[in-house]
Amino acid sequence: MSLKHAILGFLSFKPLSGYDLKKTFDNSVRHFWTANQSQIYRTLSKMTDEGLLSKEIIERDERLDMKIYHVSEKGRAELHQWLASPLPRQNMREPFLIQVFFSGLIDDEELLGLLHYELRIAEEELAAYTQTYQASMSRANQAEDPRAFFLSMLTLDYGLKSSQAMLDWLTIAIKEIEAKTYSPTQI
Amino acid sequence: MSLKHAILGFLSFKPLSGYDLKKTFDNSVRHFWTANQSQIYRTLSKMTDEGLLSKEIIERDERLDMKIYHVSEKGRAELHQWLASPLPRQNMREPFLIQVFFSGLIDDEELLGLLHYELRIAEEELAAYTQTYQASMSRANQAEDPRAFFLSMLTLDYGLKSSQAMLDWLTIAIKEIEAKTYSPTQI
DNA sequence: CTGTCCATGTAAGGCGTTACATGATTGT
DNA sequence: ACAATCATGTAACGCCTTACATGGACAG
Repeated sequence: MSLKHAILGFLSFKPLSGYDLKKTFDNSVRHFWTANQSQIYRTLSKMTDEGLLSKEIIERDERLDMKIYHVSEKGRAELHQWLASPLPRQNMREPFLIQVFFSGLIDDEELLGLLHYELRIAEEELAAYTQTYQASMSRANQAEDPRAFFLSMLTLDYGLKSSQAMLDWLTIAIKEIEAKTYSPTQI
Repeated sequence: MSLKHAILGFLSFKPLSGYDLKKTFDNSVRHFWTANQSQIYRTLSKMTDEGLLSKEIIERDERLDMKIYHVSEKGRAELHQWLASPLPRQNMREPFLIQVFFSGLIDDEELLGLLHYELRIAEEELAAYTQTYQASMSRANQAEDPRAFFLSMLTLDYGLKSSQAMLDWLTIAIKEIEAKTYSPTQI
């Protein structure tokens, strides 16, 4: 149900076509949500049927009509309600941990290969977050709504912190396995 | 595809029925993977069709047959291959961050309500991980395979570290919003 | 003239959830 | 007597992905 509400969020800033919405997702929330094109078009249709959106059709002779979606009153109410309600706990799914859990069946060399690979990914991710964060910060004074700006920075900060946690975890795991001590961290 | 491989992992330790497999999931990897019953039964059938598993049927007069699944050679090969291969990057989806991102549309009071709620969840989660971790540690000397034990502790440690990262993030977010300074952390 | 962008959609299949259905056994 | 556990499954629905399909505009 979150895609629906993310769409309501973006459209409440500004009415958009499905195509523009897809670009908006990719440009602003890719770090915590992706939506693919066919999913967006289908969801827009469904939301229009549900009365959450209204469709403005722009005819362009010789080309397909363009459809601009606007949030209805019902849509705004729905969004506000959703934004202020706690979400149900979702089951977490970490395929990578399944690999680790069953790595008793592979040898150290293979396992270290995997962990080093993940480490590189985590480092790249962290670097990307850091860069985006700093680039955004440098434009902080141009923000028209400091509170909204702060909130968008918070979502980046979450990304930073979780990449960093992953990185720390991998570093310790690799060290222990390389040392072949296999002694879990004391807490 | 990970469910399939988790099933291969468990069955390679010991042949089990669908029912026992479900309990095994719930008892050992619930913190990073859940599988529901109907999904398990469907997947077992499919895997048997694919030749990854073989089915041993135990007839029990008056009651439904019980089916014990065994990993085939093909299944073992598949599992080993999967365990040593890096997984494709998956799109992360954090519905909670959508709420934060669009919280420009709700007021501080509502937002703080949400964040405090999440904080409580994170604290509970952290406490649960800590407890499980310590309980497992106290049984460390009884582990027959120290390396496999270490790997299972690693998955718990991952949970600990990510709950802790969430908790840290929430704490800072709440503090900033309560102070109404809205100034993102400098990095 | 070739490729990329704009802009729309459909189809098929996998994965996951919830709910429904059955019936014996074991524990309180 | 009643509830929980053992043990199997089916049905229906929702979400997401991949691939397919169409066709004008515009830039190099």
